[in-house]
Amino acid sequence: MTSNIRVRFAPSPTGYLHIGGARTALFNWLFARHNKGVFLLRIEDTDQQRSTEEATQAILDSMKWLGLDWDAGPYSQSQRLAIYKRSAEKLVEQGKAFYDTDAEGRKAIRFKMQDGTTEINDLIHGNITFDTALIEDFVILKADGFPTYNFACVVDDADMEITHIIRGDDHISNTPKQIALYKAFGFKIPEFAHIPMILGEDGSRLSKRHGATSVTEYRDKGYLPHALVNFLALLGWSPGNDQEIISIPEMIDKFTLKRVNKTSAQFNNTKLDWMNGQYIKNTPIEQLTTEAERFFEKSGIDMAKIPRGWLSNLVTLYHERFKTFQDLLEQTRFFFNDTIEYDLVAVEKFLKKEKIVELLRDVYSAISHIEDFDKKNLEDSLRALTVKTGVSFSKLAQPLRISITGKSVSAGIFETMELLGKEKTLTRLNNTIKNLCEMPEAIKLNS
RNA sequence: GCCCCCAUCGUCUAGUGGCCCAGGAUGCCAGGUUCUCAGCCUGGAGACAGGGGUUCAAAUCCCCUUGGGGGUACCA
Repeated sequence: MTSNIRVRFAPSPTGYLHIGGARTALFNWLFARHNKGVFLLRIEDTDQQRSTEEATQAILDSMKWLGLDWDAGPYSQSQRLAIYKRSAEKLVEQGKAFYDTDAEGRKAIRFKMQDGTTEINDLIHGNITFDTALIEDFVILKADGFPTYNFACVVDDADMEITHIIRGDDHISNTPKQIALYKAFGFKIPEFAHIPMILGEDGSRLSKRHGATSVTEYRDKGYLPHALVNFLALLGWSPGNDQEIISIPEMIDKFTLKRVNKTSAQFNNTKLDWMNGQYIKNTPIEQLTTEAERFFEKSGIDMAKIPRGWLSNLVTLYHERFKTFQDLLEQTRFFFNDTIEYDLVAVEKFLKKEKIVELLRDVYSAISHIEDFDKKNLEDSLRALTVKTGVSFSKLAQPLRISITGKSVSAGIFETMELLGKEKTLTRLNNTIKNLCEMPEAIKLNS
């Protein structure tokens, strides 16, 4: 069962899909899915200088990764040049447009703007009126035979029978020009819904200097697509209750333009990280393991040597502790490295102390006899050691942790040792002891 | 300059005249759990940009100012 609602996402392939564009695509997609309409994709490559094939591919890849599937297209405006030319000439014949040669000798077709007022009834902003006397006769067909944005957009939206134009509110001031074109052609004027823009974290227009702004960057840093989608959906839209984590089907079910607000939103990486962490916690270990394997491999770790079961245990241990796969990699790198890198501050604070070497030796002998090197046996033997030596467990845990991980922060110490394995644990412990008493400088050099 | 849009905690937002001395989330702070950190639990600080109206009553309606954003291209 479908309705006759048709929307489109029409990016220009002059760069990667950035998060603002992704959010526009998402809102169009949600609107189409909610209304059982059609969502189509159109590539607006009418700028011969800036459009690239790579950018088009990157946009398609990003859409797919986000799960925003389209029902028609992608259409490319560069493939439809004849249509625009014929349409522009028709307007010239009707006296609604004219040829114009500029100072540089370029001959183009301009549209003749009529004086008057144009009113648009925006689905989000309500009524907006413009004085069209303030709008100049604008170019619709450039000297290179390509149409301009405003022209191609109208011709295509009419041709593709778009019923609702959902786009960024930076297009509000283009709308009266487009409406004039619709009227000149006698086309039915679609509904307009101008959604608020997404600004950078400092409130200014989103640009490269804000760090990650493209969807591909988030993918490469190990974010989950659904988390990004959820986060983006909540920028300018809300389900009407206090819900923050919303599944895609639920989003589709609840999405209406009425609940889209008018105020621009600043992107907030911190909250995205939190949300991604929530999604990770709600994702099965199996699936995360597969993702982690792919991510680690891409990051240069030879996964051929890593058993799947072991990796699965690693993911389980860190399940509630990592926010992105990049984060997981950073937290668990010491498992994969042959030599550990000591955190100097931690070494100073916990290892360069009286009696530490003796303590570590005690630990070594206590655990080196364990046959089943699991967390239960490790805990039993170390608890016993604290009773025997009178050293509190908290005084023992940190030096031990740094000895085998190099850091003062890690997952539980018993679980970490079990996962590292007896051989590596003992080797690292022994190396740290050696470094401490024989060549304390080695610790420094390693770092 | 001119035209247009917008204005609730730092940030994302709920709120469509009384239910709001403004609710949720994130972040921050404190306490708890604890081998560190994270997580989790509990508590706390934190906003209606300013000024005029309208009304018995305004975060909610109107006007002005200020601030932010966008447009003003043979870019999209």
